Amino acid sequence: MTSERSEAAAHRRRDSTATRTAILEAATRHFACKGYGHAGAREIAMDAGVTAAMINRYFGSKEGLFAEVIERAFDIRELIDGDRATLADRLARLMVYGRPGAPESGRIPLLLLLRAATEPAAADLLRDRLESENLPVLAERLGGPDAGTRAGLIIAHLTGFAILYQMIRPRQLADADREQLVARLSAGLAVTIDEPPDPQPRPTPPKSSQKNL
Amino acid sequence: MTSERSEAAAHRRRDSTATRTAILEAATRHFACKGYGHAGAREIAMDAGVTAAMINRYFGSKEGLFAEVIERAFDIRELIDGDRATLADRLARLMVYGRPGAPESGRIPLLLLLRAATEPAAADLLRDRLESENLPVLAERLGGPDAGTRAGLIIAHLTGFAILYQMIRPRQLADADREQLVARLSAGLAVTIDEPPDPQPRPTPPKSSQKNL
DNA sequence: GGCAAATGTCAACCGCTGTTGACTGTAGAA
DNA sequence: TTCTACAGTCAACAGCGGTTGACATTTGCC
Repeated sequence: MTSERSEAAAHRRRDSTATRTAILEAATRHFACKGYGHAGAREIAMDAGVTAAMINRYFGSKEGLFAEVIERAFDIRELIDGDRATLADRLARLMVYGRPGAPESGRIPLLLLLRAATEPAAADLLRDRLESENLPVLAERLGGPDAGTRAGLIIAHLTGFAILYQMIRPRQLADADREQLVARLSAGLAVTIDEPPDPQPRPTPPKSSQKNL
Repeated sequence: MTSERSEAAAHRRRDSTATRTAILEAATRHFACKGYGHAGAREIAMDAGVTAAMINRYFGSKEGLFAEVIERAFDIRELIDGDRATLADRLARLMVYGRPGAPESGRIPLLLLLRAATEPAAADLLRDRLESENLPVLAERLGGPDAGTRAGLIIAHLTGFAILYQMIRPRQLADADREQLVARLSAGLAVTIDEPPDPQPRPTPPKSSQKNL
């Protein structure tokens, strides 16, 4: 978010792919921080060390750029891999503390999810991505009954937490003990990760036999 | 979202307060559905049966209008009142089925929460509202340790669900059995509503004694 | 070296949208 | 009836922001 032509771009020889990814990365930052509407094409371009016209050259339009940013940003595989028993804790910890290595970028995907939700055009794109990529992957990792539905509920839970904790930041959450947050969030997630709600009297007969992975 | 001057407004005699609330209600719908950026002043005004200039007359600016919409839309008291034992189930049911009486408006507040999160100016307003109104009310209803934090986590959980289930709507959630959704969501909420996560080995010594109601 | 495609800049355009000020018509009091 | 304050319209303004096409510069191939 330097708002001035990045030094890296200054002495970069003409290289279309490098420029493309530079724009892509700048756009990711701007979209995540400011949202689609408030991120100007000129700003993004300048941050990438290029003119705004390049956005249209490489991505057709600002909307096309946004689409590629969304497309590129979602890969939750690395988060999911690992010991399944500690999955809830790892996810919770990631949301509260952010990704260990990359300082801030670990939080970006879910913020983009939020931004995309606001943008009708991107919402469609995002739905496809979730339906055919992220949720199935997570669902497979979860296993058990109704894995797809449970995957959706988990992503929903994480998204909601990200919004309140990272964007709105009311005192009640911002000032809370972080380990306590991890514990509580993790506990909430665990219920959905480990299958529970079946043996429970429901108003409607439970035999709907929907699997929808 | 009629996009043509509402009939109600057509034969409405000159009445400033009626017009004011008409604008307010139209704006609530538009902001919730399309977001702040994509909701045009002319659209909103036409939906209210008035000219765009009226928005500036009554609310100063579009942003002022948005502020009042946010201010007005948040009153969760009625949701919270009632048997505490069934609170989780009632909340979950509300999110899945919408508010019984009003067909669609029951879902609007949380969508507005999302919209407001995207708008930096509104985010401040929203934080204040949450901090000093909604979260304390819910916290008092919850009782027990860390009530404020738990209230925040619950609102976060509900918000996330609203976004995925009402806006993104991936198959895995949209096609799921609704009673199953209620059951699972309710189960996830219940963990936070009924205090659990304290007797649990934590990496950090648990005695932080933060109450933050 | 020279030519052509690729890479990038620049300035202008244009549509959209919030806003404003002058104007019109209606309602109610004198 | 007439006058005034108020409710509302209308047209024009202004500026932001995405987009475009004409122009400059570099790169790489013959």
